[in-house]
Amino acid sequence: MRKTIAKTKILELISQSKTNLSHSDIQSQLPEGLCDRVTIYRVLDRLLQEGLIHKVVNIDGVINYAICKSCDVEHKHNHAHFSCEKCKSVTCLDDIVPVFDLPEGYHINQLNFVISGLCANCS
Amino acid sequence: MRKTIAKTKILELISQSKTNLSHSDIQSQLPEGLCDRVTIYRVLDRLLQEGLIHKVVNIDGVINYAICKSCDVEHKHNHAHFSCEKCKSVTCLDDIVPVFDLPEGYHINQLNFVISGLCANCS
DNA sequence: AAAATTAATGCAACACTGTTGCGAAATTAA
DNA sequence: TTAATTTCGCAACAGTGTTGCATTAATTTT
Repeated sequence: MRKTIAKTKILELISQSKTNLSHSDIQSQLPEGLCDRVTIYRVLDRLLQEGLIHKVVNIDGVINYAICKSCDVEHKHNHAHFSCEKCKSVTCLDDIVPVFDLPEGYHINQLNFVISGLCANCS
Repeated sequence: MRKTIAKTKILELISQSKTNLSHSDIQSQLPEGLCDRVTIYRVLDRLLQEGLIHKVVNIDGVINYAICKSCDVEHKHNHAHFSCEKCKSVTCLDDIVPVFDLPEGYHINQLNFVISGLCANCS
C-alpha cells in the first residue's frame, strides 16, 4: 500500500482528534479540495485494512473512525463508545469493556457498543 | 393515534417475527401494495412513540425493529442484540444486559449494543 | 347518520451515506 | 527512465430515510 498525501493527512486528522470522526467530519476538516470524497472513503478502507484505525457505527447509523491505540498487543475493539446527544461528539471509552455471557452455540466476531446520552462536558 | 390497516399489519408482523425486522424486511413481507414505503416509515415512528416497539441500529447502519416485551414494567432496552453474519438475522438477547461503570459526569439515555458473528443455527 | 375535524396516506422529490466503473495521474520498482 | 500497479477524480448509481402537500380515511361532534 502506497503512501499518499490524502492518506497521510487523513491518518493525521484521525490520530490527533479527541473524538471519533465520521466521513463528513473528515471531509470538512480536510483542506478544501485536497481530495475527492470517494478518495476519503477509499483511504479509510485502506487504513482499516492496515489495522491503523477501527470503526464504530453510531446511533444514527453513521460510521465513525477512531485511531487504534493498543492494537499492537491485541487487535480487539470491544470497548464501549459514547455518543453525546448535545455536542454530537463520539468518543472511545477505552476502559469500558462490557461483561456478558453469550448463549451456547453463538460465535462472536465483533462488537458495536454505543452508549448515548450527555457527555461530561454537556451534562 | 388512529388504528389503520397498515399499522395493524405492521405491528402484527413485528410481533410475530422471531427476528428483528428492518424497514425493507417489512416492506417485502407485507402484502404487495398494502401501503407506500413512506407509510411504513411513519407507522414505525408511531409504534416507537407509543412504546410498542423499540429499535436497534445494526452493524451496517440499518435500523431494525423489535416488539417490546416487558416494557409495561419498565421501559428500558439495554439488552444486547445479535447480528448473524451468515443468515443476516438480528435478534434480541433479552437476557444479556451489559454491566459496566461510566466515568463521572456522563449521563446515559440509551444503549445500542450489537454483537456480530455466527448465531447458534449457523455455527 | 351526516357533517366536521384531524390524523394518516400516497406521491413526488429530495438529502445523505456509501459504492462502483473507468480512464487518467501518481507512486514505486526495475 | 521506463514499466508496472496503485491510487485518484469524476460521474453515475444504490439504499435508507425524510419532507411537503394535496387527498383519503378515521374519529368526533352535532
